Amino acid sequence: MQANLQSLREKLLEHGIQASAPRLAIADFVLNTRSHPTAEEIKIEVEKKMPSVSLATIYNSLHLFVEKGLIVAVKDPASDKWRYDCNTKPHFHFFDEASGQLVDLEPSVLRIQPDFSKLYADFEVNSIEVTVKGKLRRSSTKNKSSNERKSLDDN
Amino acid sequence: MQANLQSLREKLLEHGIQASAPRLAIADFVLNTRSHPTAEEIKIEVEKKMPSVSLATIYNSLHLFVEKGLIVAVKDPASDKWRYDCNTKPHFHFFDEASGQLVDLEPSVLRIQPDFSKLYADFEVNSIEVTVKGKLRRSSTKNKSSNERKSLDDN
DNA sequence: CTATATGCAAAAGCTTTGCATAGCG
DNA sequence: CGCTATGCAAAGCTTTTGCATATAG
Repeated sequence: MQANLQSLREKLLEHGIQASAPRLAIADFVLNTRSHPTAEEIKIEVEKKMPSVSLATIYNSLHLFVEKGLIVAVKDPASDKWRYDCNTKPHFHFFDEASGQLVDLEPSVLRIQPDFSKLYADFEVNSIEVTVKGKLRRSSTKNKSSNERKSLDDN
Repeated sequence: MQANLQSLREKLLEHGIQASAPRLAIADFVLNTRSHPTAEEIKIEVEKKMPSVSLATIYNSLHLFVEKGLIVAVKDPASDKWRYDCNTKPHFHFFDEASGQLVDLEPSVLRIQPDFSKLYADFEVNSIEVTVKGKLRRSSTKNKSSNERKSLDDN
């Protein structure tokens, strides 16, 4: 990703995040995977190019990224660890009970129709989080690629 | 709840749970509140009548109750602690971002319509978890009582 | 009497914090 | 030069585990 270092730096700046070597390395990985990595997984990846990186810095950076809206934090229902999702558009999650894998679902797979009179009378709604649990069908083509590196023009 | 100790014992037995003093005390509290207590909160309550109870026993019992389908475990989105819900019927949750309170939502407040061709092609769905986040409206009558003791005939 | 549950204390695992140092603007 | 980020190690917190003792059927 050497070639896009500059655009990555710009992306951080656009989000009000001061660039630095660890942050660039972390962002480069997190923004380009759909695998919803944990902090530990991110550290392992970042260490390959920056062996001195510390977990504290990973967490620091991730918290900052989340706060600035660059990524989203998701709790893994199985391991109870936080996972980080570069998909900041509204979407749902599918949790595969067999593999523990977390997969993004496009909003179009579910239509949610609030009964406004019931829900909005009592609540001011900011967001609706949906996690579908079950098993991935092995035949699925969509999921075979779910862990591969995202191409940049996906954004 | 002294008067209903016997029915509580029966309820445990019906679920294949051997009764004991700590388990009865824990069940008596958890099954009769809508407050989604944490293990620690349950301990505090149970200690009032059984000062010797240990956290390990609380967790043991709660795990057993969940396994036997007597209650349901829910992750608190804010504190990251497990909370225990005596409502085993399908329902959603509302998370109040102001107070951190978790409230049950009747299934009727939201209609979920899966796009079967999209969702079921790739996934075998076992459950759909929904958490609505936002703020409780102070005017709500429904929620004023959400923490009060459940009357037994609610079941 | 035998199996199961309890309590205590220690361990585990993820995440956070404090602080001195390094690095960026 | 001054401010912010980093790295290290230690601390924090919830939950789990091991084991000896107590309790239930």
